[in-house]
Amino acid sequence: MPDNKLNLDTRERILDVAERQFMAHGYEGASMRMITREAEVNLAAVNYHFGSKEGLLRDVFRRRLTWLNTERLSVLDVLEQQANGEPLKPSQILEAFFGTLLRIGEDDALGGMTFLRLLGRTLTDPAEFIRTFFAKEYAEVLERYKLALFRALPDVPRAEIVWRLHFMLGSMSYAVAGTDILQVITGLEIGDISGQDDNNVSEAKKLSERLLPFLLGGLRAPLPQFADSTIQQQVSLAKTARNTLQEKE
Amino acid sequence: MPDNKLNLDTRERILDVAERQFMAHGYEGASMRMITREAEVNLAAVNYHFGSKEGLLRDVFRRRLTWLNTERLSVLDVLEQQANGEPLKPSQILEAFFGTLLRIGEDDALGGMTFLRLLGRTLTDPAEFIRTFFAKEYAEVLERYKLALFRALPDVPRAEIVWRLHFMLGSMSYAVAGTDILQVITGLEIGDISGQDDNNVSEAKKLSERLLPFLLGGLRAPLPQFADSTIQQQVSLAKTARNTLQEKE
DNA sequence: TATTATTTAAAACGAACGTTTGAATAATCC
DNA sequence: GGATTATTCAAACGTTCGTTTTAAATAATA
Repeated sequence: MPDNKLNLDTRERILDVAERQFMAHGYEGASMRMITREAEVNLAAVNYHFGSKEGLLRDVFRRRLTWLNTERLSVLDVLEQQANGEPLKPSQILEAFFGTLLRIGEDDALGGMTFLRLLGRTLTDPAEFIRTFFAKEYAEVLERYKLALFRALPDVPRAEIVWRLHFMLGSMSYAVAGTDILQVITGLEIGDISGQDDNNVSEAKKLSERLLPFLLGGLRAPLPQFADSTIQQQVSLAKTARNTLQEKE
Repeated sequence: MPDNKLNLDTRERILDVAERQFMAHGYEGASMRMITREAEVNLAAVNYHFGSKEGLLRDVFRRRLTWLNTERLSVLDVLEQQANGEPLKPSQILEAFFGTLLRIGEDDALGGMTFLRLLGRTLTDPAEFIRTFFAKEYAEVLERYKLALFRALPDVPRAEIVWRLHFMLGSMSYAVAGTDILQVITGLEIGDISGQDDNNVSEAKKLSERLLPFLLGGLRAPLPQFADSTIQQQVSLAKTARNTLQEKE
């Protein structure tokens, strides 16, 4: 049986190629033969090192998510320590949660834009084992940040906060996936996201600069006030827009 | 050769089952044998009526998107006619674009939540023919709404508007896909989205009530002001936490 | 009625899939 | 240095995939 001191070359090479192929073609679309051919290893190497194709995908993510999870937790720890028991500001929480993620895109050692895109695309994969895997991997971090948001917005119903966390995850996931139809249509208008190495860093920066203000604006938007007159309400929101969800800073 | 006046029973039955299976398992995950077995038609019927599996997926979407596209365009036409040459309000534009989509979820005759979920999940599929298909199907409508937003927000750089349209599409797509990890974790906290028929209507309404204010808040959020100090911001935020992203209200 | 369109059944196509096997090779340990 | 374990390799496994080809039967149209 294989131990833990294996040939790192082979393992890492497989993980690198698999990360890229899963990103480019999806989990089902990337075959083990394509992966092992490009990694220049034997076909059986994947089953030997990772047990199965599912195991390979899991390890592709685990390699990056362990860093992301501990980083997100420690950043939140530092913030809460500095706050001395006071609630954090929503902007701080979003910055910690999404900023930490987006920093991956600027550092190829953490996975770079390749991993970010893979993450965004895989988060919407309907396969059961993928969903349960993510649920388990994200559980602790999401719980911590959820509670932080509850404390930061004590006057907002908790269900509403969860909804908006939900929406924010969607914006981030989709933006980072880079499969947007807008990109196909508008082309270079918002920058060529499919660029290579050097571009990725500036690309991640541009994305981060623009995504976080958007998310904060969405999180702090006025709440729906009348539960059943949706259309009228939304139209009139343009005028009465500034009186709810006020952040106390 | 098949004409256009076919046996609607078989065609429609295949489309209904395929819509559901593509939603549940993804394009690659749903096999023609599963689809034809559940639709109780011969295996060869798909190739006879739709030419190929790709053709089937295309027609599954075309059946719904033709309604969506014409509805979105006509709603915008009416709004612009009523505005008498004046720019529309952003809330009107979002209501027309996203509200029209979300109405599908309330009407099973238009596809219901099944189609909405399929749409959300397929929008992030990396397969080439899917992306080019959507690009072509969405091109005209997106161009019209983009221009409407440019007119509604004349002081905002157009590139920023495109970015935010991008983010809004992401929130909507992800929320509607219903594969969110938050749902797996928080469970029933925001309502059981996988409910059946009756639930779908109220589910779609609840989603619409909450998504549109969020999107509007994101669209109208203050713009990023310093273009290049992002990284330092993120790292140092833990310490100097209160001086960035200030919103002027 | 003649003709065309649709549906069924059954079988097979070649290709690709993830996985397994058993022998050969490389690395490690006593 | 010999024994043991870890890794690599070529080859084959059985299954499933989308598609096509037969054929006959039924339905719709001219």
